[in-house]
Amino acid sequence: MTEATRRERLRAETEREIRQAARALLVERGRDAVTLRAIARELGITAPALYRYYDSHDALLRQLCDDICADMAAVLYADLAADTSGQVGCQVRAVCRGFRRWALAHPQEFALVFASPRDPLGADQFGSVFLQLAGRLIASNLVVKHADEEVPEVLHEDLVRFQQVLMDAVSVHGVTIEDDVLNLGKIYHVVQSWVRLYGHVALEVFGRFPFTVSNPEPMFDSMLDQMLSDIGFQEDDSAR
Amino acid sequence: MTEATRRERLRAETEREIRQAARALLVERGRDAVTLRAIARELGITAPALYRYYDSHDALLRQLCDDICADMAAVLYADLAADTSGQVGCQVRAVCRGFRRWALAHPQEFALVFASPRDPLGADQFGSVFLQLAGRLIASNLVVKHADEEVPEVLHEDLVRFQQVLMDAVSVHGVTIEDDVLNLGKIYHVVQSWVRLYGHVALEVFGRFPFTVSNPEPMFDSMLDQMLSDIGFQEDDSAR
DNA sequence: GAACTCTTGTAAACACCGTTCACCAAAAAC
DNA sequence: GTTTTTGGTGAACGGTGTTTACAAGAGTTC
Repeated sequence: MTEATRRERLRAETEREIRQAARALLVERGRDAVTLRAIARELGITAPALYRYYDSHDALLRQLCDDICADMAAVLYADLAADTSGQVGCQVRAVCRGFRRWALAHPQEFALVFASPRDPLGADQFGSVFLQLAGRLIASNLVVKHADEEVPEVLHEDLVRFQQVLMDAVSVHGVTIEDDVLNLGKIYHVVQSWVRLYGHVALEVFGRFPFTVSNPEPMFDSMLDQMLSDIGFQEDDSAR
Repeated sequence: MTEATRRERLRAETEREIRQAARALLVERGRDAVTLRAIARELGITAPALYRYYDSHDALLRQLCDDICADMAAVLYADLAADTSGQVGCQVRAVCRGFRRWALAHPQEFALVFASPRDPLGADQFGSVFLQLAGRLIASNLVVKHADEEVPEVLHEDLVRFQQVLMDAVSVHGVTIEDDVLNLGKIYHVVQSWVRLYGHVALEVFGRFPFTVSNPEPMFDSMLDQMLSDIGFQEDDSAR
């Protein structure tokens, strides 16, 4: 069955345990606790052995980031699948809420992946689910407003690039989009939505609202309402 | 002139040098380079001596956060003062642009202060300039829309608390606000604006837009336009 | 001025960290 | 059966936060 040799299986197994230990340390004791020696201790080996698997502590951390992104994407896909309404508005809601819930439940992971002045986002994994959903959202005819003229011309170049990214992301899953549906106005609004979603979630995770929030959930839902309304969803279509 | 004793002056001087060295290390080589031994090395003393000034490495980092907030507030106040238009819309623009400019010029500081899952925002310093401006903005009659009815009732409690924070922040500077001007609708929009401003700036600093942005500045200005328009500013009042 | 206390530094030590190196045993390849 | 590759070890280097015992100077009291 398994085409791999015995050695390859063992290696894969150890690698899995390394990732798992690193993840547990991050979750339970924070970024600074993800230490080569601590990981090795968990596996019952010595620290230098880890260099047979990763070039450096930094490389291991990058791998950890990728794992986190993949896991988060899986969670969000599950949230998306759990929505059986078939309405795009509800799907957007489900994913946005899922993102918030995930971030609040995994603050250390969120901080590591989304709030480090790091490399230029090596995360191929990251946001694939967002891109997927954005693609679907744009493909759906529910979004009626937003012609290209609203968008300042200086942004065209960048938005066209994002347009291509979206097309690629969606086409991977077999869906194709007609060119005229994917206009720059819609794309611009997708970006704006990402700004608001990310801003709200990050502020909540980091506790950087200028006052203590005792009812965070309805505040998020309220933001979501307005966001969806700005994108162009009717109220009844995006019913809670 | 100086009422302090010789010893007190020396102590204050050393403390100043410690903060300065810590800041320089953060800026030049990142958070992980802000090390007790590195700071001590810079001052020509040994690491344990720093424990005469701070209880721990963590306490020193907290102090560093406060310093950063104070400096940023000074910069933003200067940006505010540099606007001679007298129009609140232009002042909001000036401060928001100032915040973005500061964050991009000081990514390490921004990450430390605004994107760490830390203590519940001990920053009394932080955002005082934002609160100031928000108070002024609300006090001005330019914002005409936004009655209380738009705001979900579950949020009332929190927003009232923020209302009090705003009142206090503004009253410190001698300005008083009539109660009816400071309605919950306006306050809610201030919070929403903070979400968008923070979200955009953080995404830019951390490079987490889903595509490479070649013209970041007009994209920010565009967001700012829409934000101000949503708050209720007329275009001509907030002319660029 | 002498004796005393308080302040601010030191040096040594402990336990931890990332990383490198020489070495070694077992597995795989030949 | 010999050789090579792989995945581990232990020792070491220089780095870290922190504690402790100790010393020297400044300020205070008599």
